[in-house]
Amino acid sequence: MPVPLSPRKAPRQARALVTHDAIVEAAAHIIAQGGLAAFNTNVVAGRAGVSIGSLYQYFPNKDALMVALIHRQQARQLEALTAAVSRVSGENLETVIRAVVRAAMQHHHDDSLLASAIDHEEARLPIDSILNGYLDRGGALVAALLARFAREIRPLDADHAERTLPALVRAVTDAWANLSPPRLDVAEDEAVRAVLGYLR
Amino acid sequence: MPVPLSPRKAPRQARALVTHDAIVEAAAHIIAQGGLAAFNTNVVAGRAGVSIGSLYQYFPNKDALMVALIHRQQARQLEALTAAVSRVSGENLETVIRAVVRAAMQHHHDDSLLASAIDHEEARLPIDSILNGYLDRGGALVAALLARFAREIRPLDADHAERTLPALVRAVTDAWANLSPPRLDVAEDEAVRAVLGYLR
Amino acid sequence: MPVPLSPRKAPRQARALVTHDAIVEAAAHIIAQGGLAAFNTNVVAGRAGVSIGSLYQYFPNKDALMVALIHRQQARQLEALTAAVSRVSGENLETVIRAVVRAAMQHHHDDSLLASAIDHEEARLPIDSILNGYLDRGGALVAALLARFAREIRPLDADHAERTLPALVRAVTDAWANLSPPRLDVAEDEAVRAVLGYLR
Amino acid sequence: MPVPLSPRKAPRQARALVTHDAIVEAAAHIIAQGGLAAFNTNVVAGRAGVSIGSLYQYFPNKDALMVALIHRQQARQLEALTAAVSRVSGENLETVIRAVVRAAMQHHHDDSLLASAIDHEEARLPIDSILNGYLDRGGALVAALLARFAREIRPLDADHAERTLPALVRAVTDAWANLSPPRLDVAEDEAVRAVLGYLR
DNA sequence: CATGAATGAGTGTTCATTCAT
DNA sequence: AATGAATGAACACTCATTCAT
Repeated sequence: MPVPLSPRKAPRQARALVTHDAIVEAAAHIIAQGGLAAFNTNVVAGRAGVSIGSLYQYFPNKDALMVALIHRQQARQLEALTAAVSRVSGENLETVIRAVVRAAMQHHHDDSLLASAIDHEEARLPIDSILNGYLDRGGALVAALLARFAREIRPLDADHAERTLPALVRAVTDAWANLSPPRLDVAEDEAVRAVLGYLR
Repeated sequence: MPVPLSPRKAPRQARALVTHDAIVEAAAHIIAQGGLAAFNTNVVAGRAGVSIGSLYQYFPNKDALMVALIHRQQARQLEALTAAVSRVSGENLETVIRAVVRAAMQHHHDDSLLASAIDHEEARLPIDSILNGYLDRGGALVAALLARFAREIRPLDADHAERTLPALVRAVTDAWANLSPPRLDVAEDEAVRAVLGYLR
Repeated sequence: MPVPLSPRKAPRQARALVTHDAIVEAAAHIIAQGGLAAFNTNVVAGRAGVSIGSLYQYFPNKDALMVALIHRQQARQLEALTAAVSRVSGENLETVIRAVVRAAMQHHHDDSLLASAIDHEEARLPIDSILNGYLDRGGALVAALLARFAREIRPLDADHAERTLPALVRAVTDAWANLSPPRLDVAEDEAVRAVLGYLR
Repeated sequence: MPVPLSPRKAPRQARALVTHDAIVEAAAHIIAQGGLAAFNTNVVAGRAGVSIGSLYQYFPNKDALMVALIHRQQARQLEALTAAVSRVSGENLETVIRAVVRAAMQHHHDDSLLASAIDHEEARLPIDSILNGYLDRGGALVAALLARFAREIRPLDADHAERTLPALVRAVTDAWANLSPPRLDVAEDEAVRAVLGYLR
């Protein structure tokens, strides 16, 4: 019998939703501070201000909480991307790319431990369908952009670009944001250069 | 007193070196199969064919074993890169890039769990100086290539390129190798395109 | 960061207090039977009838349990001494001394292993302030007695007597109670003789 | 089958004797520093400058090493006592007592951890006959002294005094030597007072 | 529903002891 | 004899999960 990974209850009431989010938020904070090694349901419950029993009312097990956290991070990323794209709807290619890069960078701010933890758990957990959902929606955004600037870029396979481009942005961001001190300015410039280079 | 992360004994005799490597190899295998969640010193010792006591003769604690594994992966990567570069010394830019990309991809073969685990542990453990050592050596290789093809590429900051380029390759590889089935052919093409785009 | 030695939770509920005491009692029993070599948290938990997890809810580590045991023994000793003194408030010097000696002996009954174990752990653990607290309270009792019989004893430094007298009683008790069979009758006579000799 | 506690070989050759003593000496040092909790055969061998294998050539097990250490301490104490007594052969009672007290104190210098450890192990190990041997020899010394000063002391049971007096000295010494800083001067005065009080 | 005490399988680590060299 | 690498039973301690209140 496979271990259930979906939330135990669809949080319908407002209070339940608040508690649910508080727990996921606490998990994110704990992992951002100490990595997967510090990810402990009792500690998460404590930081969320709920009892360990309540945590298990919302999540049937630890992996399910991890999945909820993955959902949150993916949704946030997608949301930020969407917002960034709509914000620069009339601008030229480079401005748009820069806006998108900036949005993607926001969530890597000082959470490199959280980001790499989620990477690893995404690979470990059987959640391909979930991830593909987010990937498709992100891909659609990218495809729309590619179509819009079709004249300025060289011909390319949209399916490929949809997967390659976000990876590009993410990698460059990681490489430059994890220094001490982080070089977010360089990260942005380098990511923009990489994306434009790939496209043109 | 910080927890010691360096190996307990410099393995001098041949047998000791073999044992040391067998343990690190076993750790790599365990993590590649089950992720960090399956990384367990007793299991590693078992798979390495040594007693748990022997494992602790070579590594003062679990983190030290992880550090040794990080060393191994970094060294292998660097070695593969160096070999690839020297193998294509007379070729043109694209051929060289393709060779380098192929070398970098080799170690992501079917070890995406291992790769992401190491990413995460590199961020968690206090081993900046170790990582910078490998980064510098990889950077030197890149810098040499950049100098060789200076005429074909646009002017760029070598310090930036040294850090951005390996990240590019890695990210694109990750994105395409972690599918099921992996699309290593696409990964190679996309990575080459990204690198050439960045450079030209 | 020094290892914490204080109890993990102040036991508030009645049940918690019972559990706490059961664990300490079990520790005392285990050590009395087999000495420090037999003092093992898993065995203590088993004898206390609680799980090992519960033991660690009450005590952050093994040393903290030892400290609680030291507290218990010191408190018992002090309590017995106080009771003995108040019980013979109107009697003459020798009667009082004999009562005090008898009280002090009670806890060496057949626990010589426990007594010597606690001696050793008191010397090993950084708990001077705790021990001084009990010493001071015991000293106050002795000082009151000395004052009461000031006319019958030779002039002496009360500070010295407070520390020397309990040691005297304890040593003589040890010497005679650890025989097989124990000679508690001789122990009492000898201790009384030593104390009276010291005082007069 | 009871575990053997006697030395594996009677060390006949000079070199073997040196090694034997070095091991016992190392054990004493380790325990004096860290108590029984730090008493570890591998560490002892290291400090003694021999291999762990050699240690087990001289002692069949850890308890046997402990017994050898007990022998050493008892022998030293007896030796010191004998020397002290013969050194003051013509003096008066108080001078003799003071010399004996001083001799007894010497070995408690800053070894309270070692002393209490040995106490505890003497109670745990089945070595009554060994201990009685030392007790008898010490008792004989005391008996001789008592006989010599028979006129100055009140009538007492020599068997009792033989056991009580050393305990007295030891306890008072412990009580005053384990302070920080140790009050060896007070210890001496108090011990002399206690002994003279007991005798007169 | 919420709580948090309790559980106990599991895991990291130690250390007495052995034995091939 | 001497060595020290190797062993593995034993132990301190953790933490996901349950359930009586």
